[in-house]
Amino acid sequence: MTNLLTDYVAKFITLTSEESEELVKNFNEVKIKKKQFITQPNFTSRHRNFVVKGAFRSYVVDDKGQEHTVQFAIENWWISDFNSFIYQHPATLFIVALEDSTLLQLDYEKEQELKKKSHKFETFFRIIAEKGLAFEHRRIIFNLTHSAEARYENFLLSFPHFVQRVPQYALASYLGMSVEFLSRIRNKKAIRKS
Amino acid sequence: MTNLLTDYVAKFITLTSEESEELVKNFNEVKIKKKQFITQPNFTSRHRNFVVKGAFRSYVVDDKGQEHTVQFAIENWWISDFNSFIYQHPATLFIVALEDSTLLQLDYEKEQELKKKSHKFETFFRIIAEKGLAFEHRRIIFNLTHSAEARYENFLLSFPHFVQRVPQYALASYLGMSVEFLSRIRNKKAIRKS
DNA sequence: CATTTTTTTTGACCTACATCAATTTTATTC
DNA sequence: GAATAAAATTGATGTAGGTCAAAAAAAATG
Repeated sequence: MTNLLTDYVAKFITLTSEESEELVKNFNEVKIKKKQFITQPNFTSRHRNFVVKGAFRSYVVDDKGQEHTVQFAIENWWISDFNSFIYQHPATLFIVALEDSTLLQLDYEKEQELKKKSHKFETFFRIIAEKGLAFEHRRIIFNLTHSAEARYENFLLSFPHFVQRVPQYALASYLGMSVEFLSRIRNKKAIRKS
Repeated sequence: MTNLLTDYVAKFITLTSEESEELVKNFNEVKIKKKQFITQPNFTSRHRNFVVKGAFRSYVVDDKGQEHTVQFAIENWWISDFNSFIYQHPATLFIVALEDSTLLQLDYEKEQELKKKSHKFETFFRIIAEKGLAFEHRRIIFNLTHSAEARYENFLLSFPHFVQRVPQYALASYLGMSVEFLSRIRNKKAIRKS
């Protein structure tokens, strides 16, 4: 199960097999059942989560009780309440498993040690933070500049592997629209095609 | 002018005065006149920009010719087309000076060298990327969960120093609403107070 | 596999915010 | 500091997308 992680890490930094093992041994494998929560508001997020199997969804609940999806994650993606994790303060997000899943969890303190000990590991975490930031920038820009329908189309093209695995109500709120409206968009497309 | 930068860096990492000088000497000071562009679509962003004086705004222009503000920056903030900078591919954003300004620019290649040479410098860039990512996460979550009026109120509270220095049309598009609607929100508030 | 629960769809109606156009106010420039 | 340009305001009107409620479809569960 840790092969997936070593392959992932190898995309960004070059490690000897000893270094690779040193990194990976700090992660704990945990199995999470569908519908199980791994993060909840008011509890501090103690680890960074790498998905080796399954799917997750993070979301906020607003004042009116509405859920808004913040992120999805499947194999090879990270998921956390990032603000809670890096500042080690209480979370505001829920993170729930959409399927029976397996995570590799890296403890906050262990991560700090890894970064302190090794320049390479520091580089790794720098790169994934930068890539994450670039990703969120693209997301913000796209959301500012496109209609609900265009955002959905773009999601289909950009994340085809996610579409089959996430419920529509979760996708709708990720894209910033109501479930009903997303349903209408999909239906309109279906009619157009026939 | 580089004092502002050394003070800024000192908030995140502890450097000897030699290290500090070594870092800072890689930045070039440049003066930018109001309305001057430092980034434009199709040109690759070659440096990271630290604002020591003045104010900037980055924005996209959509298919309909509408401008959407992506970011503001005043003293002690960074500004760039981050996707263009880190991947060294053509920019999609405009970045323009809102006032006569002074920047400290760090060249892409010099940044790579700095990070390679020094574990501490690597740590610095990792921290600012993480903080940036955490910031954008909060922004996405807030935007997903709040009305136009609440987003404006929140901006007033969170960035009081920006409000006086950025034009309203730019703020409106940053907050994802029309100029007219922002004007109405402000006006409604003024009436309420009297 | 029948029952219950969850998710998606559909229709009727509604509203937050956009658009357009004209006017006023505020900056900029010579 | 008068002239011009840029930004902000105001009113009238339009619409993308929301809300509510009920039905249909799909998935979960014993």
